[in-house]
Amino acid sequence: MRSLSNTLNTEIDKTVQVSGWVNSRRDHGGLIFIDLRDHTGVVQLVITPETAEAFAVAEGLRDEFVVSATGLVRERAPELKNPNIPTGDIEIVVDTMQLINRSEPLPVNTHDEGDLSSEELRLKYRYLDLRRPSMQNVLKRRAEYYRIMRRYMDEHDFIEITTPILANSSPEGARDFLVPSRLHPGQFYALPQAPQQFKQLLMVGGVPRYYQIAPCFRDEDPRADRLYGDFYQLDCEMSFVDDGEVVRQTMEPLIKQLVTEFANKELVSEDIPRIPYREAMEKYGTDKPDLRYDLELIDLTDGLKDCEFKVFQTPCVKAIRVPGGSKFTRKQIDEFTELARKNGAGGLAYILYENNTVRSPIAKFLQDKELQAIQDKTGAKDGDAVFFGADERDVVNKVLGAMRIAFAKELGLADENKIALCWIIDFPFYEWDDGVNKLDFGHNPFSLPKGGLKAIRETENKLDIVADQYDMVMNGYEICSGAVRNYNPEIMYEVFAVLGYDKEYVAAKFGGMLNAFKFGAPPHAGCAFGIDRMFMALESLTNIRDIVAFPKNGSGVDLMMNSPSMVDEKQLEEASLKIATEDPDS
RNA sequence: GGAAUCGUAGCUCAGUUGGUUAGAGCGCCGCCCUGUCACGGCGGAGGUCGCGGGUUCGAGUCUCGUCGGUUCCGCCA
Repeated sequence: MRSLSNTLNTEIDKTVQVSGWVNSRRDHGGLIFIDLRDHTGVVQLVITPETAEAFAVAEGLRDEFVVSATGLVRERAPELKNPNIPTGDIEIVVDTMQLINRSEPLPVNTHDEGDLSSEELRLKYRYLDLRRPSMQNVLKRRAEYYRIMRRYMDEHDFIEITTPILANSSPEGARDFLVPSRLHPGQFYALPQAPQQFKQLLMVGGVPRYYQIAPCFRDEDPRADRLYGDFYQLDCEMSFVDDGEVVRQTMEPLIKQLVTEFANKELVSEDIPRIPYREAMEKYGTDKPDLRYDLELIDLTDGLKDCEFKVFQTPCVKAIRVPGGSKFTRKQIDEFTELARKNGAGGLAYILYENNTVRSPIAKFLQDKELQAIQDKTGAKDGDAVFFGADERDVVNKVLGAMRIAFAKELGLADENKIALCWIIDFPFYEWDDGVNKLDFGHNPFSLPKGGLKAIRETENKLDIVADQYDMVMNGYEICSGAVRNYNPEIMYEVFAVLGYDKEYVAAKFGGMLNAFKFGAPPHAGCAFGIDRMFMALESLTNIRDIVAFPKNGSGVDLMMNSPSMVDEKQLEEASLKIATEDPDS
């Protein structure tokens, strides 16, 4: 079937057949206009009473009816041209028209114009929501995005290999989706959270470079930038690589190409900075900084160490200078304060520099030399504002990290047409888990600690051990995570031993992989890009469900298909499962 | 699991300090209209104000609970 795109403009005075959906109907009594829509666009059909049969059909049409029509493509008179649509110079004078299918009145808005229906309804009737031109565009753009990635990976000698969907439960990380085994009652497969172990085994299997647009499954609560259930990664791995820099430099050109050519956006910096994790936390309060703007965290701890103001008598005092911030209203500052509290601060001290005076609820508690130190260190000028965080160091970083984003949003500093990339490197191998009050893996147990066995054994404070592990950040979104992998069983046992796990535990959990490492495993490194999230960032969207054809909602429910759902007793029996009946007393 | 916020017509929303018969735009139904393009005009139908309890002479409005949506925290190797 021919499309309704502007190629029709070249077929003036020809008879064409077109099909599509009724986008709108304008009935003038003796003359009817139909805007016919397909995936490529809209064209105006004109129906007059002279073609009586077609006219009768057109009179009965309503929004979203499916019709087919034949007619002459006619150039519109100059005053009748519509410059707002690509086919606005022409129209089709209908000769015959068939109603192919009717539509009930719609439960959702299928037009980009006007207010969108609630997301709940959009997801329940996703097949209608997908008819919107912007959603059609997303689907097409995504296919193009995939093509660019595949072409790049192919050209760089990566081999596309699919790995199993029915895999094994992994003890670390996110919650698994379990699949009962019929042939092995009481046993379960798990859907892979990532093809991590498989791709490492491919390296042992002699594959030099692997990639896959890999489905990943995690049973964790979703967010605006995190899908529930399944999502996709551009997953890759390279053998005989023992330096993360090689992986980073291999993948960077692809991401730059996606930014400049695919998304048609400006890179803030051609050189992609490498920022050690510690530095990122100190300067930006987060390991995924949005570098489209500065607003760095400035450490004032030393300058205020003798300060008698009680609020500043904390292990750490830092500040953010907000250029032009003195014009913040009382209400805005109250909202910032509320946000600071939500992130764990007691309050939000500030100084406004206005007309060469200092306006601040805390100025009276500070000595002149302290005010001077603040101004010197922050570089605050007239018209600026300085906001403070004072607490334990990690609390200050977290609070001011959140404030930094809020200030940028308020001032419109995050330019939609720009993309800022960076690599965060040198993640701590271990971190302290406050929840259970013990040491745990910072990211994952598969990366190689820098310094190897010696570092693991001899570093006094295990928190000082770093891994050759790296994340790529795009406009404040973590879009990639990778590492140089541990391919040495001895080191693997040792990194678990630090956490108190014995060899038997490690062997039971990672037996398949550890076994493989005994047989000449090459060094290898790789990474995985969260391509849903990256696509969202490239397209300047903020809801990740908007870029997926059939996403689940915030409760993990597919409103359209009604999953999850109950299954037959027979299916449960075959899977050797029993549903626990609720205790009526509880 | 926690917090914030929302839930009124098919859709998007308004609804004042609690007060007569709960409104608008779009959509739907009927009539009129030969140059509109989100056509226009006239008329009409359509509501258990998410659900349940409470306060009150009186609740869409206040209150408690509950269910559902969204966002954030926890969580996401």
